[in-house]
Amino acid sequence: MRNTQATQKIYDIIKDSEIALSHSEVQNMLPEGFCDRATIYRVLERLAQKGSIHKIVNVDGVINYAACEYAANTPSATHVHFNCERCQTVTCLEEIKPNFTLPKNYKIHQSNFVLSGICPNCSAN
Amino acid sequence: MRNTQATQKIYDIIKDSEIALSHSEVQNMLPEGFCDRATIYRVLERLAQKGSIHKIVNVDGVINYAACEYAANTPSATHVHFNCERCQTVTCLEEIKPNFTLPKNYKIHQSNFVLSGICPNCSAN
DNA sequence: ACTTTTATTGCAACACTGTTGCATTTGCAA
DNA sequence: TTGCAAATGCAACAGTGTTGCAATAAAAGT
Repeated sequence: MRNTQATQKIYDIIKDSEIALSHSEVQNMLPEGFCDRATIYRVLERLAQKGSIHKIVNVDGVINYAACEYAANTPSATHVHFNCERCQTVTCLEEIKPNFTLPKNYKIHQSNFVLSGICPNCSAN
Repeated sequence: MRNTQATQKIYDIIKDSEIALSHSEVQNMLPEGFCDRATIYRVLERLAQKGSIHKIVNVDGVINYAACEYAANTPSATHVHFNCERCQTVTCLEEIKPNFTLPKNYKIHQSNFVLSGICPNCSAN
């Protein structure tokens, strides 16, 4: 993978973000006209493919990207994300590792575990 | 909620299906020109609201609907769905109830737990 | 330092998904 | 049977994600 302006900047934005970001959120955080919409889609796809970032699908079906320390979507490192109904942010609950028995005959490649409700920040305000 | 043709038919399709269905799958299973696209969206939303069916978001962000015996997305009855990469079907793994400690200060209203990979059917063929 | 190769990008066009306003129809209760 | 509100059809729309192709730029070779 080549080290282009777009790749660097987009990766930095996701890495430096406390919360998971959707395509459109990334777009809004980039300087106006920095790069094309299609490029952002392609870069996000490439970074996820490579494993630098990973996908989280929230309860509305919106795809978010985050750079958690542990990959969230490999069977061995499954952890949960939280999607706030009020502020819409997606946060990583790295400390919660759900236990479940793997189903027989199913081959697991990915997981996406999401809880939604109200986050501590929104509860307080 | 009124008992209309569209509501009945769409509910029957979902109830009688072994797998969870997306909006477009429901549309394809209805007779040509049976009702408008918008109506299907509205009916699905209404049935989910009422609790007759529930939403499952697969790993690609596609929203599916199913009529599981136990609601899958209330915190108390969380269970897992499986999304096959090959045949794209979404099946309900009612027997798997993951254990996890609820996070402090977060108020949970919904959950969406999805595993993906290859289903037994596709593994065999 | 210059050339070559090929991954990446921009642009434009496109398909698909989901939503909304409004006039019309229909279920259901009075 | 009548009247009201819910539900529908239609059309227009916004947003999302994809694709083909020519232009550009990163990185390796000379």
